[in-house]
Amino acid sequence: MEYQFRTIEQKWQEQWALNNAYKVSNDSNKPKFYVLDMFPYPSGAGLHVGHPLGYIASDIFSRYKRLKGFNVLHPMGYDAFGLPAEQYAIENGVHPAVSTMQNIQNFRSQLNKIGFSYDWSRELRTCEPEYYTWTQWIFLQLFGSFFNRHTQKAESIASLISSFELEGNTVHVCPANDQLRFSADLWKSYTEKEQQDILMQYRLAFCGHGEVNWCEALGTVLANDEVVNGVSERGGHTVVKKRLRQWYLRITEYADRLISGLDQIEFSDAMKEMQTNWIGKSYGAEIEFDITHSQQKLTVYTTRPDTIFGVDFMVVAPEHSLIESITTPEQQAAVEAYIAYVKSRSDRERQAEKKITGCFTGAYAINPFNGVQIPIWISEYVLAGYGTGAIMAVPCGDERDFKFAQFFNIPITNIIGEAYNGKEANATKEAILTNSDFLNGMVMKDAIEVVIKKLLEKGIGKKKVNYKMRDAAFSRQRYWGEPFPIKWKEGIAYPLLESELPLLLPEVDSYSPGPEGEGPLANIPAWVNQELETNTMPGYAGSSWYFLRYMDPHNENTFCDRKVSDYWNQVDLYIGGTEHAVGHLLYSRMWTKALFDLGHIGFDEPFRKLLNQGMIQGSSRFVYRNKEKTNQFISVGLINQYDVNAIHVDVNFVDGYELDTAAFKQWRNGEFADAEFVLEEGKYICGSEVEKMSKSKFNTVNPNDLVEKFGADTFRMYEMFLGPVEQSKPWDTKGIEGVHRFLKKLWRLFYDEIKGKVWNEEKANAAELKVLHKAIKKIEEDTERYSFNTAVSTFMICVNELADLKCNKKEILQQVLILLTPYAPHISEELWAALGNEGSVLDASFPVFDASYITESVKEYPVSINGRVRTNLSISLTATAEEVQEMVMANTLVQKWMEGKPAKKFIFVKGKMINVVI
RNA sequence: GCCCCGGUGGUGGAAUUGGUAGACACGCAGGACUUAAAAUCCUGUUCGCCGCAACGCGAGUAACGGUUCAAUUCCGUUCCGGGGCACCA
Repeated sequence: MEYQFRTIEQKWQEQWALNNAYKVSNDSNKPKFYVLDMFPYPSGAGLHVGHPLGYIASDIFSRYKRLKGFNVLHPMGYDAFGLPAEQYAIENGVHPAVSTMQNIQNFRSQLNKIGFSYDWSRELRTCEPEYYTWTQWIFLQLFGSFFNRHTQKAESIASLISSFELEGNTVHVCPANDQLRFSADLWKSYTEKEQQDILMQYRLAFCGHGEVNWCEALGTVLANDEVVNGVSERGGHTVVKKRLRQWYLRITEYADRLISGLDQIEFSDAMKEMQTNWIGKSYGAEIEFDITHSQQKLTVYTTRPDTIFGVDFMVVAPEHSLIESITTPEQQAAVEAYIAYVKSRSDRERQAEKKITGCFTGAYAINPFNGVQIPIWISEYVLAGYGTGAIMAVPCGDERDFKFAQFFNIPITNIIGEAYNGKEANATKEAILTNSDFLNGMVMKDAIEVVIKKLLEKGIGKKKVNYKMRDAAFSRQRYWGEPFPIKWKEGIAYPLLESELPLLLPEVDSYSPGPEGEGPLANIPAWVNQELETNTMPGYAGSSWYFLRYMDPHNENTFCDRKVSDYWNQVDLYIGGTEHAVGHLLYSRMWTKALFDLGHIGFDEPFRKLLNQGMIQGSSRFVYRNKEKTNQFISVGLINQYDVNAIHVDVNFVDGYELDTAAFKQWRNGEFADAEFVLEEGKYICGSEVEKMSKSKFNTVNPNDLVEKFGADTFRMYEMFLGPVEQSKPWDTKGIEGVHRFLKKLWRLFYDEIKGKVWNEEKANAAELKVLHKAIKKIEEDTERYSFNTAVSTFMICVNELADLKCNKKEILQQVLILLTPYAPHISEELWAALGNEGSVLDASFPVFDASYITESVKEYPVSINGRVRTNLSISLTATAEEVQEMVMANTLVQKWMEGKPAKKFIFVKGKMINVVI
């Protein structure tokens, strides 16, 4: 009987589905464990071999935890709203819902072939009303709350209103405008509109006007993390700054908690750092400068108040409000020309060529400590959106300021003595200050506090914390997303009632944008007549809370029952790529914190442990077409002798580097049917390059093909065998045979092709038990530390050893099958049943390691002299340290190596080696 | 430019806390079985030296230096590759 993986795998997949083998109950005495994959966006291209890498890892871990006695939640769903489906709709006229559902079908069938243990009864799709009704509901929670900076928690807007009625906004400073002040009486005197406008400046989800990243090609705004190098992440279209009415999430209020929360969770250092950098917290001071011939003040933000005597000029952003009033008549024309120039430049241009540009305003600020007049410049290197949009420039201590000063011939004051060499700035904090009045002789980092104290005394400055992170743009001018449950009446946003949810996405005739930067919903009279918000939510809305819905997916009364979320609690293991570091992973952390603050869930970090799988790249193959004779193709070793074009060729008919010329001739309906080949050593060898896996590069490998050829179990184990999950690597199908051979070898321990059944019920001997327990220990350790690649190796060693021992004993094999179940579930289930076991191996218990099987009475120890291994000695394991020492010293070989010198030290190294130091 | 991670045979990779580097697999070479092929099995495979062989010797984890009885592992400098951020004052 041979290993017929196709029959076996189909049989068990049907069986599992029939028995609901993966259905998980919310009611169990077992400890819980929640394993989650980042759910996929169902793209039309389907899955390639890179996608399942993380899914396989999470599936192995789920199955392992189940064997270990946990009640494991392991769901799957689809992040189904988003731009690509809508782009496809615009181009092909297919409703996004239709193409999305088709894609989901395709994903589902591909996933099922790999034998995942998902509880499909919990499957969710973010585009379905049963789901997005709760996305809308959570949005209303955010809309109905503000962040209380005193308690550092989200609280209801109602409590804010009571506070306003009692004491105005003295207690709760407006996060959007810290100059805003009003008393209780004033508050009460405001009109409804005025009150609502103020409340809007406090809400966690709010609507406001702001500079947004506008992408004309996509007809929508994008969040900061969706813009890469000045172009859109999806499609690479130009992005410009535009002032529009937009919805935002006030994520900046959570900045501190998003940073401190990182201490409680297991994210990789790289991931924590990315998030920390993105939030970009910095400590410094705001300083107010008087301006000559003006009543106005210039306020700057700096992290280095200690350099106050090194300020040689000031720079304000071109958008700064002060410019108009302080510019002197002589400079008027130059300033206007400069601002026009800056406006003409796109973000893209700014980033591509960082030219030094600027313009003097003619005005001077006055250094409050020594009265020195400091010229005020305008330059695009100062950003309007950060700090106060103005800086004090210290050229001897800041590289950008230094270059600017050099370019415009501004004299440079040295306040750090020899630490400044005149050729480049030195940003040190350790230098001793000179030319700095009352700070002279002080170490810079100590001077920071001293200056801040003086500023406070003079009432012209204060400590200030700044963040790079901005509030997240939360609206899209698109169709295929969640409608906002908001109605506008006379400029006031009113939330829909809970009973009015879901606000269903209406049908549209056209997906093209509405008037004045509004979305397609603005083209629907019935929608506009109801005064409903015409924007929709962005792709990350649905994905910010989906892990909660899996816990209680069919609840019609609430997004997730509190008892249920208390049981499942955090996601214990979350697996996905690093590309969501500053998007999804920050947004979902914020939503979780807000829901926690408002008492809807009992934990404030969603993911306890995050494992980032690496990207599987494509290994592209090229053929080289002779430019002169276009049906002639040159093998890669000979291309120097010809003038050639490289052409991507489908990797699926290249064996390693050797082209299957017959398959190539039939490729693309015989486009190359008349190809001639110039061979080397009788073969056509292709060129190669590692690139991103993509259909256009013909380097994608479809998991279905491999499953068909080798089986799901082989495919699963091979993906793991490739290397550590976290690591990115190019795909290479070459080694898959080795894993397949392993499974066939395992099979032969049970069945012989001729003799049939060979397994027996004999009692296992010590050697066999040792092999087994070695494997139990190693597999458990490897799986626990997510080292799935070494675990696969361990299986191979184990089976090789059992084959060498000719061990066909049920007592041993049965345990091996349990170990193997998470990795290769189908073959394990088949052989488990073949051994005559009742029930499924899925519900077996993970074997318990017993150390007594692997220790022996005598062990070979390498003995080294000064770390150099000289000989091996057999030593009884029961011998004491002194006895071992005596035995070693009594050995004639050892005595010879010692050359009569006395032993200084005697070191036992991890029970592996004995070292004598002389 | 700044920050982080990495560099080990022909290839993917292993070595968990500093303790016999190269597990396991691919590939390659040779052999067995076979009319042949497939499948399977066996042997060899870091480099160099000596040698019929065995035993053995030397070097070796990007490069150089350091700490240690002992370094792929710790420290320093340089080179290369990957990722993130990028006028954030």
